[in-house]
Amino acid sequence: MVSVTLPDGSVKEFESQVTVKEVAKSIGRSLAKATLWAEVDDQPVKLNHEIPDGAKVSMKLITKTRDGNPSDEALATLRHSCAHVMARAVMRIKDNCQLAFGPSLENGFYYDIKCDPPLTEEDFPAIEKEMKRLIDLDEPFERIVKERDDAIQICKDMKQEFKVEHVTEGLAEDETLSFYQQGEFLDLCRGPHIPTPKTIGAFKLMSLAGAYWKGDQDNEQLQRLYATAFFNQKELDAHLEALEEAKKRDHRVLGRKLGLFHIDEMVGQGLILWTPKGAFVRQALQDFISAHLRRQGYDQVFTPHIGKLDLYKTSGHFPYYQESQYPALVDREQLAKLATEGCTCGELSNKMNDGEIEGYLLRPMNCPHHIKIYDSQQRSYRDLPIRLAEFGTVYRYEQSGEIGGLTRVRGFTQDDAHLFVTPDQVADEVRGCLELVKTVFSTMGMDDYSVRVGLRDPDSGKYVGDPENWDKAEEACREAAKSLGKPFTEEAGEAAFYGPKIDFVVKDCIGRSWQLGTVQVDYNLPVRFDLNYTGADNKQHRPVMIHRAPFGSMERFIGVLIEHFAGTFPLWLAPEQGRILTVSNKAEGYAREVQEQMISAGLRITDDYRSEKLGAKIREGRFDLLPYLLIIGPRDAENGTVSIRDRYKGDLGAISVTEAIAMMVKEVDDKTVRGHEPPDDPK
RNA sequence: GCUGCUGUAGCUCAGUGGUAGAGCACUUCCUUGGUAAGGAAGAGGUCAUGGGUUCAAGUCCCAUCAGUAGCUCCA
Repeated sequence: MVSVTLPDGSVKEFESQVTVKEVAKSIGRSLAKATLWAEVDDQPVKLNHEIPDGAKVSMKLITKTRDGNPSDEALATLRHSCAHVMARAVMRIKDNCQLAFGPSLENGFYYDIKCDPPLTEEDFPAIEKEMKRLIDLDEPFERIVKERDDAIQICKDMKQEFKVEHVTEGLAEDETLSFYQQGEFLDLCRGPHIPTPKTIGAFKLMSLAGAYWKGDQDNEQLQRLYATAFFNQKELDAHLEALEEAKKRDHRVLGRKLGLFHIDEMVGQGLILWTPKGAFVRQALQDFISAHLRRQGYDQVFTPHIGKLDLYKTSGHFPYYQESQYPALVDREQLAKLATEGCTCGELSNKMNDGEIEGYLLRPMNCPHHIKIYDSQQRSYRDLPIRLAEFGTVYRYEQSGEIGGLTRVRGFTQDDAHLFVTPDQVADEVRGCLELVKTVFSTMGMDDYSVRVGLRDPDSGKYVGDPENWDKAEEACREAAKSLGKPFTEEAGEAAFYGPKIDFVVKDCIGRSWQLGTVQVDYNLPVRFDLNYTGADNKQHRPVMIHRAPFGSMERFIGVLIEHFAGTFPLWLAPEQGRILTVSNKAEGYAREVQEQMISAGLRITDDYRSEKLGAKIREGRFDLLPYLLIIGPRDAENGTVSIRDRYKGDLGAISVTEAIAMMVKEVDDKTVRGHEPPDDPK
């Protein structure tokens, strides 16, 4: 009799010796088919491995039974094993290698390595060649468990200092530690691994980057070698092709191609110049938000882009966040005086902090200005909630290495608003804010976003505000998040020190996450600015503030939107809704009449009256991602029609001009989203 | 800010220390056509910037600036 324990704890009995495959078969045929390897007592084994009596067995699947794709777990194991192979290959080629961590990722894996001399991309072919050789050798991965003292000694003997540190510090609690050995290569590793590397059907080194040991900027910087691996070449090819496709929808590429925005070296890093087409998209979005603001009882305000240092000292943003602000603008006379005194920058900064020098700050946020509007008159509980909205431009001196495209910039415009509410109104108002965010996302046809509710860390005392109010506000955020009808994560400790928040996060075309919309409850600023309202009891009360921005910022939102639509904006957002293409010059007179008629109807219609062939004009119109190409030739002139070529459906044939206008106007009014993908390019 | 890579025409990119290139786009002319590239000619360059090595630098070295992939950061 042989008994085998399965992962769910159940025990299966067999008459005689059994292999992994037979155990899998006894559970089910599809499982047996999908099983690639198993772990027996934590040791990876092949299908023909004979299972000892009393062993714990867990099947590792190559496929999910349903969709036929490799399971995440199997892929992760494969990739992590490939990371070992890669590290081994590097150590064979290079001397003096220190290994750090080598985990798998969503689309591949990496290994942090310190080599002397450092690796370069020129080493890639040699590393890949060696990896190929190691995979062909097909030496098994073997698990070895050691007592902690032995483990430390082994790492010391191998001169792997990062591993020694990790065992002594990170894994200080573990009494035994596991290693995986493959040939001469031994690596401290929790596992699991595939039985032998032969399973790695295809791999590719992707890139080399810097990374700090244990993710700490103050620690030594290592080299992070990125790579990916799959069960077969076909999957790798598909992955690489998907990467190429993703590049095509990169908003930086499309932004140039479609002429939406420009970033100029001479203007400055992270400062966006909105060209006419991009400005149109932005204005359309602002109009869209403005309409909803009116519906929801907001008041729009305008405030300047700078404010006195004192304003930000009161808000607490200066000098605490000085690093991430543009340096202050110093008062003219004081500057002249300081210059003659030969004041250093450091002294200047100190004097500003101490309040000895007056100056202005490019605002890093809009709240203080809005607060001052609230505070400009006496407020009664009857006035609340007061909702002040502004497309407010702010400036933040982001680290140079962080800046890129529209998603991380130094000057940006928030679709900002601040709500001043009574504590009792917090829940309703938060819900109202979320309703707007939900409307925004659904109008854009974006459902691929995640919601994070940031709550306070129960063990920390860094939070301002009454704990009872915090409980209420957190509950309000939770309830409001539920009302979205979408799964959300609650993240303890992710609240700002001044209040809980709800964030909306989307991924860009290369998988990076960006926070867009946000709703934050704030108990802090009303205190710092000593805001009040008179209650029904004729006493002064403290309002609560809610900061909210459904888009987050116009820049980032449009960046994400460009990628979401791959440049094919829905008609209401398309800067160029239609383009008139003449078949020949003979039709130009009529074409101009039609164009004027359509423009009068509020449509944005450009033209291509060049003496090119129609085919060429259509081709360009397609490349420019036009929603509609309006083709006009002598036949249309005769019949009073326009021949429409639809971005998605192709040639729709000739229809009357009035019909065409009605169709397009309706599509604009309905804000119809017809697709998120550019139509296929015929060869 | 840190590490790597990159910077050549408006765009995409070739360019092996020895005369600055291609395709697309642009301009002009010819062509007047019905659903994905008609033809010809022309114009366009401080090879990011500043130093250095060399008889000679787009090419090699250093610095700066910018872009980019990561890391760190993001009130």
